Parts: sequence; structure tokens; C-alpha cells
Amino acid sequence: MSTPRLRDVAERAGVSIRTVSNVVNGYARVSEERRARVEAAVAELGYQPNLMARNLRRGRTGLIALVVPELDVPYFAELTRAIITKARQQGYTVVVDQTDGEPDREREIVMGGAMAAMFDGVILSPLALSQTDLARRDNSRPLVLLGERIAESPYDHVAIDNVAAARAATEHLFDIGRSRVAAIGDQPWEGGETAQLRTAGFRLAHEARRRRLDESLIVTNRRFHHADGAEAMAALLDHPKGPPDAVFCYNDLLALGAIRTLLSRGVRVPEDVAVVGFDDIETGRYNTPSLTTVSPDKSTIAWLAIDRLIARLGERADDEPTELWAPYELAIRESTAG
Amino acid sequence: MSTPRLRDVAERAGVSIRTVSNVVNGYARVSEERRARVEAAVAELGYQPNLMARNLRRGRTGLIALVVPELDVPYFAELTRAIITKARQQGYTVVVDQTDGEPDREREIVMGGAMAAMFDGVILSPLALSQTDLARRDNSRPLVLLGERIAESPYDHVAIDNVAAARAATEHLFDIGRSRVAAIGDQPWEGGETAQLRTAGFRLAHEARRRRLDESLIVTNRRFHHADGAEAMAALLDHPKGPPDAVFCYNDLLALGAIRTLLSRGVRVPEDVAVVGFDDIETGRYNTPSLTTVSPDKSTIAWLAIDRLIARLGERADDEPTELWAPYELAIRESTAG
DNA sequence: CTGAAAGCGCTTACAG
DNA sequence: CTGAAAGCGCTTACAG
Repeated sequence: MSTPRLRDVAERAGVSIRTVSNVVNGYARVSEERRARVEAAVAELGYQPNLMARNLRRGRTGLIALVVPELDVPYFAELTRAIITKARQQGYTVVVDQTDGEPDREREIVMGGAMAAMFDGVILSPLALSQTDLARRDNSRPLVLLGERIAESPYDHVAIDNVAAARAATEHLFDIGRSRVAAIGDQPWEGGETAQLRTAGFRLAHEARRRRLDESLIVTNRRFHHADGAEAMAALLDHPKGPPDAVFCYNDLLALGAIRTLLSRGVRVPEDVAVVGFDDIETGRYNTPSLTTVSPDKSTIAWLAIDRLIARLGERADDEPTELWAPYELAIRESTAG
Repeated sequence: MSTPRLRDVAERAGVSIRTVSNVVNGYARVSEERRARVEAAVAELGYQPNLMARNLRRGRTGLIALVVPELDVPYFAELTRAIITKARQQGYTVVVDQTDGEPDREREIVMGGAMAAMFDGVILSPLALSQTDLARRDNSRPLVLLGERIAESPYDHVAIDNVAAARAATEHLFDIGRSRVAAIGDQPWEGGETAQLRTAGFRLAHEARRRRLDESLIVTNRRFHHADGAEAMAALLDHPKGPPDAVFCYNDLLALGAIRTLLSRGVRVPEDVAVVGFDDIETGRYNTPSLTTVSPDKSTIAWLAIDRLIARLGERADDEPTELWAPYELAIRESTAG
């Protein structure tokens, strides 16, 4: 026999489908005797509600889309894990969509493509979408942004204070006696706003400590993978005015790539060049030397994002957008010890 | 105005909803003139088909569930990325579900919990589900298994040859002149079948090369994270008969953890102890020393799994289950060089 | 090629 | 507390 429907259960239990629905959903008060009959029928038939029908009726699916650039970048993997966990605790299922940073894919889910209707809400870590795109968005479905890349928007967003974190990381390098500090990962173009904030913090640290900043020590990168950090570091080692004695990398992959280049060229870390990363991915803790890094509280980020999104699912959409700040700390390890 | 329906488009274009449906889905041949009218109406109203209604009617969703133990284990992250990409090329969307290896979560999706009905098919990398569980499964929805853990089952599965790969890795260690080779990651219990296959390969290599195998060099691990490899290596260094001169780790995280322990205890890699991993995750290539590892062709695994699943969505479910083998290679790097 | 209509399986106002 | 019935928006046999 094919999958049983509400009607089949109702017939078997000798009640109306309304009563079965009430029992299954735990809605209204149902007499004890009828409830028992319905539950028996449900068990006997192995009834499972048809979610597609329920979704159509209710107008929602219980699905949340999480849109991230690259799942195999450990920071996103770790954050995704946290979000999936929190969402499930709230009864929502997360659909992970990886965009590879392609604008069209981000738009498909976020701006309201065909797929968009399947999701009650969206959490987006924007890479390609511009402020202009988002301003044009039909705001009928809740959207929570991760990161402070797009500061001015009609949406909630969850972030850490990138300027302060970058400044703290840089000042730490001054604190351990370094004077010629490079930065790897600046992105002075649209879409690179997060990197720009970190560069701002890097500059602020120089000002606060009254250090001269050699602009040629700020290296620009399209992507934030190991290979990019390795290349950038190689270029810095060949700097005409000599290599830096410390490097602040805008994520841990860049930092690990940079360390690889340093060690393979016989440069000691941290004795000759100290290295700080950003994200606090698991692997950095087991690298040799272990990696000093800015550690955003991913669990809090996940919690704030899910919590805010779910709140929006209940509220009017025109409430004030909120900025939610998650804490971070500087995890000091071997790559800057000494 | 609220979201337009098929009927609204039909009214505006002056045709029946049937014709609109045909145009939207590109089904039947529609006269050029009517098609133009419909397309204009669709554009003017900004019509988007309601996927929940379509799903209910069609009885499928275009969603595939990918069930993995841990998303932030790089191997799964990289594989997930590959599967998402392949699925999208075929017009399917992947819902990633992370189970943390909890049997109940695996069952919820795989065995047919409420959520299961949302997915046309499932790709499962089993960790907790036993052969008995799977034998009991209602086979109405296609399921493709990843890995050869559950060899005897009525399901398709995609895997590499773990025995051969482990044997090749171990023989490579003999080839570079090592004689006392340890293994980290055995799991001699139900659910640890993949690890057991690797141990079998490890043993085979010893037999093939007529080497004596010291059973106490096979270390057992519940989990496969950095910390587990670090601990296991520490124990091996304190081995009563002296440390090994090479280690075969059952994944790259174990290997990186082991290398961390070796280096921090002043043991040189590979001079004193050579290390081989398994999975070929990105970070291993940038570690110092870079990691020799068994490199499964993740892209092929993804392709085979998606391809098989989609084939099943068309076929009768009682066709013979297929075993699909993906290639692998041994990527030789610094951790065994010399 | 096109239209009028049934029905996918559920939820929920409307009566009682 | 319960039942009979409408309707969510679509797809698709059935006629023409």
C-alpha cells in the first residue's frame, strides 16, 4: 500500500481528518478516547505527515538557507557547523548553499530566485553582492547578514569589531618588540570592505603607537587561501628595503601559507618574523609553530544570527535593522611568542 | 499586491492556466503569439512559480540530502563542496545535514523521519548507522552510501579501495628504508569498518614485504581529530621498545596532530620519524613538512555519487545495487622525503 | 494546440 | 470538542 494520508488515518480511527490533524499537531484539546484511537491508527499505518502539503498550506517550510562563499574554507565550515547546530535546536533545518563568490548564485537565493521561495529566511555571508543589490531586494523574507562588510543596509547583521580586532593584533606585534610590520590581505575594492576595516585597524595601531607605516608593506590579495599567503610572503621577503619582522594576515589560511614560505626559505618563526592570523581555525592550533590569531566567538555569531532570524520570522519586517556584535579575543600562541 | 499566481498570469495574458504552465515549464508546444503574451504577463507581474505547490503536485522537491558526520573535518568539507557543485550542475539542490555521528540524527534523515519526505534522495557517509539499521530501511527513496564501511547492503556505494591504499602507503614507508612502522587510527569495533580495512592493508604490506609486525604499534582511536593524533603519537614516543621510525595515520588530521607532537618533542620529521596521512586535505600541502598522504579523487567520488543517485531517481528501486570505485593516489611530499 | 476541471495532502475558518 | 468543506497553487489527464 502507498503512503497513508490523513484521511486514511481518520477512516481507521473513525474520526474526521480535522481531529487527526489536531492530534498530530498537538493543537486543540482532543478527548482522551479519540486521541488514543487516532494515535493507534497513526502507529498501525505508519502515518507521516506530508511535508510538502503542509508547507503549501502553512506557507512556510522550516528551512533556512545559509549562503557562504566556500564551504571548504575552515572558517566557514566551522561557522556553518555552529549555525546548523543552533538552528536545529530551534526546530529549523539549514540548507547550505555555497556560491564560490559568484554574484549570480548569491542573487539566486538572496534576491528571490525560484529557489528562494523554499526558505523561510536567509543567512548570508556576502562576498559578491553589493550594497546596491541589497537595497533593491524585496524585503518580504528575513535576511541576516554575517560580517560587517555591508554596513549600511536595511538588514540585521552580526559581526565582530574588525577594526578593533585588527588593531589589537597589530599592537600585539609592537608589544613583542617588532617594528616593521606587514599586512597581508588588503582588498581596496568593492566587495573588500571587511579587509578594508582590518587595514584601518592596522593603520590605527601604527598611529596609536606613533610608528611610521611603510605603505609598501600592505599586500593586496584577491583570495584568502594558503597559496595567496605563500606568494605574498615570498614577495615580502624580497622587499627592496628588506623583509618585515612581523606580519598580520587577514585570515589563518594566509598566515599558514606565509609561515610555509618563511620556514621553507630558512626564516625562523617567530624569531625572525612573527605571524598573526585571523579566524582561529582548528589547524592553526596544531601548526608548528602554533598560530597566534584573532579568535571570533563563532558560537555566539551563530547563536545571534539564528536568534535574530527567528525573531524576524515572527515580527513585522519593517522593524529597525539591528547590529549585533559578537566578542572576539586575541589567542596568543607560538607564532608570536618571544 | 501579494505574490501573483498562475491564475493571475493567465488572466492578464488572456489564456488558460494550462497554457501558462506549459510556457513556464517549457512543456508542450505553444503558439508563438500566445507564448509572447504569457511571457509578457510573467515579466510584468514578476511571477515566480510557487515551489511548494509544485512540489506537492509533482511529488518531488529537487532536494538531495547529504548526511555527513562533521562538516568542519576538512575531508568532509571538501567532499561536500564537490557534491554541491555536481548536484547543482544536474539541477538538484543539496541540503547538508551534519550528524556529529549521533545515530538518531542519521536515522531521522536516512531511515525516514518526518524530514525525510522533503528529499528526493539521500547521500550518506555513515558513521553510526549499522548494517542492521540499513537492512530495515524502507527502500522507497534512493540512498547512496559513501565509503565502503557497509559493504553488504542493498544500496549503491561509492568508495576507494581502502585496503589497497593503506597497503600502498605502508609499503612506501618500507621503500624509504623504514622498518618499525606504527599505525594510528584503528577502530576494532562496529562502526569502525573503514579503519579496519586500513589496518588490513597495513598488515598486508607487512606480509608482502615479509616484515615482522609489532601489534603494539597499532594505536586505536575513537575520533580522528588533531588532538587524537597528538596523543597517540605521544604514547608511541614513550613506547617501551622505543619509538617507531614511521607512522601511517588513518587521516590527515591525525597526521598533523602527530607531527605537532613530534616536532614539539624535538623529533625530526621525516629524518627520525616519517609520517603518512590519508585524505589529502588542503592544509596538509602547506604544513611544514608538507604531508605525504593517500589522495582520494574527491571530485570523482562526488560525481559518481550524484550520478548514481540521479539514475536511481528514474529507475525502479529494486535494481541491483552497484559498487562504484573511485581512484586514489599516493601523494608523496616532505613528511616522507628521504 | 488549448481550456475547464480534478486533485496532490494538508490546515483551518465556519458551524454546530 | 468535532465535522464537513474550502482552498493553498500547482500539474496534468481528459476533451475538444
